[in-house]
Amino acid sequence: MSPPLAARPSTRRASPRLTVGDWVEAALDVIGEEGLGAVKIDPVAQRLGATKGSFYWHFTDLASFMDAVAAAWCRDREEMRATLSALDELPPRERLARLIDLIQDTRYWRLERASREWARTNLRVRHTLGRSDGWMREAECKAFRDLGFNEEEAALRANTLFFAGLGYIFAGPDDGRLDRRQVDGLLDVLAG
Amino acid sequence: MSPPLAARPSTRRASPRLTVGDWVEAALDVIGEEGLGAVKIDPVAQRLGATKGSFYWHFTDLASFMDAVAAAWCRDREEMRATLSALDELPPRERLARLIDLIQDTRYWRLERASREWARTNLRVRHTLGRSDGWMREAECKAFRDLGFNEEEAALRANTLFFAGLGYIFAGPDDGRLDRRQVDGLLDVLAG
DNA sequence: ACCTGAACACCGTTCAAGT
DNA sequence: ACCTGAACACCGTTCAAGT
Repeated sequence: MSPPLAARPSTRRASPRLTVGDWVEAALDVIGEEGLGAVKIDPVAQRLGATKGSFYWHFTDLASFMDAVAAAWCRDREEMRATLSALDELPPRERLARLIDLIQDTRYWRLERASREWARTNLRVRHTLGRSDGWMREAECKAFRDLGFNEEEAALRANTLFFAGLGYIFAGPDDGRLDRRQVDGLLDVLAG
Repeated sequence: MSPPLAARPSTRRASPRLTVGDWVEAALDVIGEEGLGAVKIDPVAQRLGATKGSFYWHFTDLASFMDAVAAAWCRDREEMRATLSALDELPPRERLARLIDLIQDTRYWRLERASREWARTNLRVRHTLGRSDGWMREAECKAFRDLGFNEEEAALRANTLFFAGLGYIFAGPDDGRLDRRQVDGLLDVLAG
């Protein structure tokens, strides 16, 4: 419609040259807003004010692009480890409540669900998710040990809590944060 | 390649005329084998030895086809209610173990995961899944009440068990059936 | 080096034409 | 009534041509 002279509307940057990072960031935005299935080349290109040709300069194909997006997601995810160890000094019961709150953050639900779906086809995502799940379970397990349970009892309780959290993300109510009372109730069951 | 005279290879029926049910059944097979994303018109048509034109005689479009498939899935799912009430006479602890076994059936994992994903875009699936989840949670809750817990305590334990089961389906090991000892351990945590 | 724009294959959809 | 086969739009991919 408009002549190529006219400045294209760009959501993210004034600079005419795009970087790999720009494309990756845009894809993560799309995943968070519309889900994994909404990552298509042309729409993402339009978000950045570019064409498909530009995409294929930076990336071999959709799959390798998604690999790069996965790698970026993995880097973000690895930061969770620091968040977990930051809780290490808290008393165990309080620590568990905080771990539950971490999982509960609604902003991450969609990305969390997307990553589980993604892990089934992407080795890198599967691997990072496995590691990150491991830290979370170990943190939960340690909290139960600190509460006085032996290794086996603590592991059983940690696994139950861990999977309950995931189940809640996948099948719980969309607006469903557990309030303080419900979290306490849950912990009474598992730690009582 | 081959002349139209030659009999087309049909996986499911010799009869030349297809019914709505044939298409729906084929779609459910595909979902179970390759996931929700693999349901495409041409591949399903080839499974049935037909062309896309035949599809569009029976169905308005992919969406309404998927609605019909969803309806069929819902009918199957409703049968779970009978299965649940069949367990009603068992002692509560044994009943809980059986409920866990129900969820654990590996054959249903993929369809179960697909249905959760599906529920986010299909009202009918969401509704049936909600009802079916309700029966499962009520059955679990009743078992805990029969074990002597009051209403609130039973609900808390049932929810924990329910979501843990779902979390296990979505994020647990692919070959991961819990053995008798692990199920007992889980029930010790929740019912002990 | 980075990007455009035209071309092609694949899949959902339509439809005129066949039995 | 039920189906085929050709046509078209959409999206992933390629590539020659531009700056």
